[in-house]
Amino acid sequence: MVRVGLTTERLVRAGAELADEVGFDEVTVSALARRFDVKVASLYSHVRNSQDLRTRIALLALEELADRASEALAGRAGKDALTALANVYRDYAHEHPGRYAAAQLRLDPETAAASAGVRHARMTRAILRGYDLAEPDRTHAVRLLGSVFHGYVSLELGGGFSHSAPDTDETWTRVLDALDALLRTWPAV
Amino acid sequence: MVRVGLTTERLVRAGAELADEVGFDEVTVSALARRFDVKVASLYSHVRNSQDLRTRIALLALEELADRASEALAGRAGKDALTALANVYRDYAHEHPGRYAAAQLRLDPETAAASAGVRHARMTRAILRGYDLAEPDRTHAVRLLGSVFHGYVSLELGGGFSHSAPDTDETWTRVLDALDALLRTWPAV
DNA sequence: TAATTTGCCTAAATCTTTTAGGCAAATGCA
DNA sequence: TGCATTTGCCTAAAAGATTTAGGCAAATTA
Repeated sequence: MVRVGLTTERLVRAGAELADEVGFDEVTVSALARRFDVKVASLYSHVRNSQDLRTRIALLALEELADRASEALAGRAGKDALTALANVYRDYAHEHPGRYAAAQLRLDPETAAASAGVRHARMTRAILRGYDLAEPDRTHAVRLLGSVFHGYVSLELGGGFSHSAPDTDETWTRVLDALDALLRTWPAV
Repeated sequence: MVRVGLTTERLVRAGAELADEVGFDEVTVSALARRFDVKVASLYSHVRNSQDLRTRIALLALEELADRASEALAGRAGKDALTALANVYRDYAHEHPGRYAAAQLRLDPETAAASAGVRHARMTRAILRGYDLAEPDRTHAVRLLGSVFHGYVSLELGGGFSHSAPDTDETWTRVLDALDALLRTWPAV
């Protein structure tokens, strides 16, 4: 009996790759077992169940995204920082569509609170230090940025913008210009 | 043998209700059969397979959304129209989370082209007639609006904005204010 | 009323998820 | 080095989901 060397870590990593290849919805315990050429039941020593596997992939994606983001933000401020963060999300989604979909998985509150999700929130807030916004407008702006980043990327990935000129890169640039302008002149109540 | 009176129409409608109750991901041919107290195989006369069922639910949701939107837009222009359309999406998502999730299903190009999705695109474009935007900025703006609407609603629904003041209704209002201001003063290249 | 169509059935194959229990390889300790 | 323990992967098996094939009875039409 040859041991393949399964660990939770390796399974989750392979699951993330599988997600990028065939889509997050197609990530199943069986498919993962096939990939390791191992019986399905063997995975259940490392992963509680199917849902657990998916959650772990989501957490991995959130970590990776947060790592990229914090690196991209180092030394940048203002529009420079805004663009950098936005591109981290978009690039990651293009490179790793399955992982990106995983990152959207609804987590239960405790799990979410312990996840890298909180780092994301902090980083978006940090960007706004370059603009002159007091609470509660700062929070409104955080939510707007999150919505645009997530919304744009997921529509683009879902093909919502396809089959029409101008190309999406150009729109993306102009959208970031517009957001920057908006944040600089945020309308008073 | 008592006939329940299954039709594709009824199945899809019931599937949509099921989605709202238990989530779109949990919509399965088996669950639907249980709901009609009928054997699973009986559904396969009306629906090609599981994927077909899900696609049909998505198309239904897109139709319903487009109908609501076109009704809401009648007689409105400018910010009034912007707010009305935005609220149609948000309200629908809150009332019918499962259907809304279904509307996000990735459709193959031909299906998408034949769906109510094109009405949505037209309506968003129509709103921008109230603002002074020439192409390609109008397209950029259409995409921005789509991103914000979809992004905001899906983050809100996914709990991304929970556990923090100010409440999401207030943010929503302010985000729409901000978008209106942005469209009125869209930055030149 | 007879012929046809339609609606739901049983049966059966295949696949996924999950639990329980077991043997052998790797590891820790004397 | 030898033995005990832990760990990794196994077989077996149950339960649910998906899908196809073929059949009978009810509803519809002629």
